[in-house]
Amino acid sequence: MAISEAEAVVMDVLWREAPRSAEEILAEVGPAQNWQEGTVKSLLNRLLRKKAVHAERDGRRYLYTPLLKREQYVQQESKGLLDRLFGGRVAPLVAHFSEQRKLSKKDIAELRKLLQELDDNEH
Amino acid sequence: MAISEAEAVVMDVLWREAPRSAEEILAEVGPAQNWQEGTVKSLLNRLLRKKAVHAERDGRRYLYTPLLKREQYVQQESKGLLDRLFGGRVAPLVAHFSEQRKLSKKDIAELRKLLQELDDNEH
DNA sequence: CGTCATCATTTACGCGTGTAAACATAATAT
DNA sequence: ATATTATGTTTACACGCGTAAATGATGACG
Repeated sequence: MAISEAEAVVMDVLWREAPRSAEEILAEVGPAQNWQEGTVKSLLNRLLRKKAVHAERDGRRYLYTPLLKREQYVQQESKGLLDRLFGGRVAPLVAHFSEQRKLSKKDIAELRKLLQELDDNEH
Repeated sequence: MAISEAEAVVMDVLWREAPRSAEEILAEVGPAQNWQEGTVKSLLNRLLRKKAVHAERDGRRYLYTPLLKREQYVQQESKGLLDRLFGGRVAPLVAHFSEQRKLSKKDIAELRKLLQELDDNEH
């Protein structure tokens, strides 16, 4: 089963650094999200059930480690969107952002570099 | 409130051509989705409640027209993903697909053209 | 030891979703 | 006018999600 948006927030914390205790996760995410303890614990348990994290005992508490890799998650999410909205093709997506004027200078420079590299590798 | 995935399938039909009756929508989407009449009707009603479509009477039935534009929807969805996963920047997203080897020849050609155009417009 | 504090686990509850059956209504055919 | 058909509207129900309170377990402290 797919991991939900709130769950992804928790995963994000673990992707930045792991293993972490529930308390640490709460400290990092609670203020911004306005969550309290129970909420984080529930999310962690659902992530456990979904096998997205692993828990190992550390004295009285648990330390959580991600099992699902960020790269996998990003992959699923972005492929989903790409398929649903852009017929699975990347160029139309970029064109969309271009029309929306969402391409920064930096984006453009990086894209150019990226294409250059693709060129180079293509002996 | 946001429109759900199933609802988006119905919108897609209407975006391709509108106005359409519930029956026509069912005909187009039922087989692929394995939906039956009630399902489509419910989705249409929820879309009405969300003001995403408009219904106008046509004899005994209604004809539905999208109010929410496809462009708006695409915008919301893709901005959401971009912000959540790529810090709001387009280049990392493309880089991601590049690493996944999801860039087709055609994509690359089109991207190149796109960048070229951006260049040209930049007197 | 028994009590308190600290964690984790279970249970709860309202809400949206996916899916559809049941019901209402109006037009049509007999 | 009535029975039938075509449509739309209401209601239903299980499930996941966001959020958290209640409960349970375990180690620390007096």
